[in-house]
Amino acid sequence: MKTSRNSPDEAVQRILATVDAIPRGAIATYGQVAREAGLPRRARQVGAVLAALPARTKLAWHRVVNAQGRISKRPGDDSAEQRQRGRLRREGVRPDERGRYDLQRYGWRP
DNA sequence: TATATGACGACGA
DNA sequence: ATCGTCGCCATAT
Repeated sequence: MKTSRNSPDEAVQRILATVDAIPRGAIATYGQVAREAGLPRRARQVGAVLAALPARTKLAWHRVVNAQGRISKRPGDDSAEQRQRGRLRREGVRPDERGRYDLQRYGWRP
């Protein structure tokens, strides 16, 4: 059994918990989630964790967007992008005419 | 070891 | 504001 001093699974749990803390109607960036989880500079890992979520997860993965306030492109899955838009829209989170979400307005302020 | 790959981000032209 | 480049960091090959 491998006993690492800082298991990668612990980082995953912290990321999941942080995403779970984003309130309905708000959005957070990957980098913000990483920092809130106590894992600065690991925005990419946040993306990797979300990418690995089971399809029927309860987690509000759709509340995470990139630092530009845009829905990040999913290689090989354009439908996910539309599902995210729809989920956000249902919560009253709407993009501008060019598909950008206003972080000043919807950004999560922990 | 060495490279390549990403739901990313900061920065400079 | 947009875009290319480079930095970061965990994983996979």
